[in-house]
Amino acid sequence: MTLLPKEHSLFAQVIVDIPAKETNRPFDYRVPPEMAGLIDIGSRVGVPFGPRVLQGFVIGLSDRTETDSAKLRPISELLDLVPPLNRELVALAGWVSSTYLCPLILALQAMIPGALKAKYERLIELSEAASLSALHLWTEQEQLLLEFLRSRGPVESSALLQKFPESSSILKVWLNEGIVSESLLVKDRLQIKKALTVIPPEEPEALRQAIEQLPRTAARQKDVLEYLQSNPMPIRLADLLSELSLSAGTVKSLADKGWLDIREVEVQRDPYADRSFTPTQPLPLTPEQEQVFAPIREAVVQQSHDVFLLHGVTGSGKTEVYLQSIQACLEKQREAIVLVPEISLTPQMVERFKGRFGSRVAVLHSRLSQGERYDEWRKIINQQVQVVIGARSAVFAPFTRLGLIIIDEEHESSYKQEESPKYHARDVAIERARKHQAAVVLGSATPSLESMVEARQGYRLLSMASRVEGRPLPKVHIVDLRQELKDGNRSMFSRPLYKAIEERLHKKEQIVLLLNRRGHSTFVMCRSCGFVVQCPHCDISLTYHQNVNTMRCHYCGYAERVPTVCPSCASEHIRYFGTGTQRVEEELSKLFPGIRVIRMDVDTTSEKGSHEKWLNLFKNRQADVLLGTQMVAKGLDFPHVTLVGVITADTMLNLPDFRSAERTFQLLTQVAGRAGRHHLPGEVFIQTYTPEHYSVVCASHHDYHEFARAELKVRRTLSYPPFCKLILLTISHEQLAVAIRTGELLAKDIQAMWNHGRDGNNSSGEIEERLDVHGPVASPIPRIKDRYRFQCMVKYRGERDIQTLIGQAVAKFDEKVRKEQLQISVDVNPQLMM
DNA sequence: GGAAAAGTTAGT
DNA sequence: CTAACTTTTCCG
Repeated sequence: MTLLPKEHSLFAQVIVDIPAKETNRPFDYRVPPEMAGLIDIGSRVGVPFGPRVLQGFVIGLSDRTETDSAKLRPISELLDLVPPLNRELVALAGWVSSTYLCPLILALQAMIPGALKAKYERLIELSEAASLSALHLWTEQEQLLLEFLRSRGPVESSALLQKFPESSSILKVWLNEGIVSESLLVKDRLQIKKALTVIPPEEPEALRQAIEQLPRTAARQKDVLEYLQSNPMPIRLADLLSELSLSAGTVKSLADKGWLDIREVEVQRDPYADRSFTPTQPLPLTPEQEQVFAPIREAVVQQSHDVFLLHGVTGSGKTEVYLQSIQACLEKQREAIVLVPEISLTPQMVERFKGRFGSRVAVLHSRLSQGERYDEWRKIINQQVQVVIGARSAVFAPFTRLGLIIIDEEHESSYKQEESPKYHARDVAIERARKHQAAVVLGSATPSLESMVEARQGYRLLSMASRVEGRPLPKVHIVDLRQELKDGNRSMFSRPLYKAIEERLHKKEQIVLLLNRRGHSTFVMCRSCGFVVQCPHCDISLTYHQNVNTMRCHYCGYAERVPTVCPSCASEHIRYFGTGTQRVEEELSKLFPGIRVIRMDVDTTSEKGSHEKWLNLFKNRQADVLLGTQMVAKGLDFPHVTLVGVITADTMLNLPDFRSAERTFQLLTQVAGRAGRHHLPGEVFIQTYTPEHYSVVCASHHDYHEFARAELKVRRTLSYPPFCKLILLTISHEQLAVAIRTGELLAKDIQAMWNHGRDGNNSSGEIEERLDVHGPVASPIPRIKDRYRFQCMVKYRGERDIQTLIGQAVAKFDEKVRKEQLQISVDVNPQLMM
């Protein structure tokens, strides 16, 4: 007997899949020896936790543990051969968790594709005892169930329940009597896609022989064999059938004779498989592009963690700068992430990246199915790609040699996740790049004021002030809708815009119309008394869904039929108000008979691929007008668009949000940028009731700096970001009084803790440190799911780690949270004040 | 998040 | 005194 090497025991610290305060800490587990070589920090495991098995992530490995061995249990399962996360990402999850005050498990889960999220199953199996009780008198139901279990072996309880809807009560009894036993397991939602594949024989000779031996009548079978002779590669059965237009039986009979093989083979879904991308070469840079590209390339080559704010007007050619920066990054054998707002992750954008970098690019966006997204993600973890282009969560792409992160349309609020973890992709990107010594490029025509102020301190500011090939920015006209009304024009088109549309139609040029909706979508209102149908559980109006003719609450799912008479005044003049875009479309057709309009809004783009379809139609000039909401404002580039119209510019100006002016300016500037991007000059009409507002005026002059100056002045006076940091606390409870009361206590606590903690630490007085707690005040949506919502706003100015203090203050209410069903949510640097 | 344990209450 | 119910604890 050989001497065994000295037993090295190994322990893993695991974060389990329960997002609660109580479980927001590592638990130690024994690593079974056979796992020791494979397990690593970032591994996904199944661990026993109390009475069941949970999914968890390994965040630490050690040969020692504080936990006494009586408690220690072994990890039951290692879920992946290659850990889905690495040390860097686990550390980043820690940063996300403490920065945004969320349970660590949520930060970890945000980094993996949905397909790897845990799914728990009970496995039901007939036990030995079952045969002993064969004398039992079973009901018919029970007989069937027994027979099924006997023939199938262990069965997942969910499948069982589907087959025998009544089985749950029977199973409960059987479990108690020991007739069946159950085991728990963790699975993921992975569905490896398989397809029947035809495998030709290894030896070409075999095929030749087969052809000779075929009877003369089997002409179709001969076709198959000859095809395989010239293409001796495995081929999907479905593809082969359509290629040679034959039926499965033909191939099957060949397989039966043993001439070829049909097997289930795993296939990788490639959402872009049926598309070819024209390869492109780097374009020569304009002097201006060259001048911003040089420092970026320098940083990438030197591997220096620089953050660049690239301020370039619409049409100045930022994308080409991105592409060449990535090229430089790839040449250094390092990887690049490109973040794009979901809404502008258009086929056009994807095409440019696929065209330049081909199969070295993975694309991640929400339109992909769970499986497709998983497959794209796997290309990253298997190191098959070096570039990722995707929305917010792509910032967590599991690269190990990151050299560059690009954030396009840096100012977009969609980079902030509204659910926990409420992270901002821009901030995560900068943190991640710091660890990798990678460069960051924040690109925008209208940088967020936060970034602009940072650019004066830490970031490096790069500017591109003119469009490529010296094309002019479009001429922008402001139309005063008040004057239009005075002059008796009650239509939604002002006379100047009407004339401009007429002119383009005549010249066969194209038009983009933006309807900047306020609030959500369609609602039902009574025209006699103004009554709006609201959700009985939430203080919000119900949304009309045309296809099912019902009204639905977007917050709690409550639904009801559309009323035919007003519930309030019994009038029959109750009807739904179209998405806005619908009404604009109707009016357009009335004013310009025969006009071809493409309407893009939530209703028309919900279907997969519809987005692309509409844009292609427009691109091919099969429509005169592209009419839509925000989504027509971003990133589109059509050469024949020479007119952009904004129906009402000020709908978002009056929202209760300190960023409303900034958002208005950004949107107007972006949409104006859609016009005249190529040889034909563009023109823009902005209709507004507040023509003197600086966000409208500055947008019309394409004057970002003047806007920034004016808006920063307001922010400074009112003490809003970027002059302070905000943390929004939302307290909700079934009883209004409890919510307010807790809000008051919480506000007082935070202020008191701050005042107390400040005494010792106030010597470094460079800038005045300041913390104010405002509220509680009713939230903009004062009630959701029968819970009243109040919010407190913490404004902080200074350099200190304020999150810890807030975390401690909120923790004081833990008891009430559990006992009284109170909820407190924390949003660090909120983008929406709701 | 959920089961087990501990604590509380009501019913005889 | 205990069954029924609620609250608290703890999971490695």
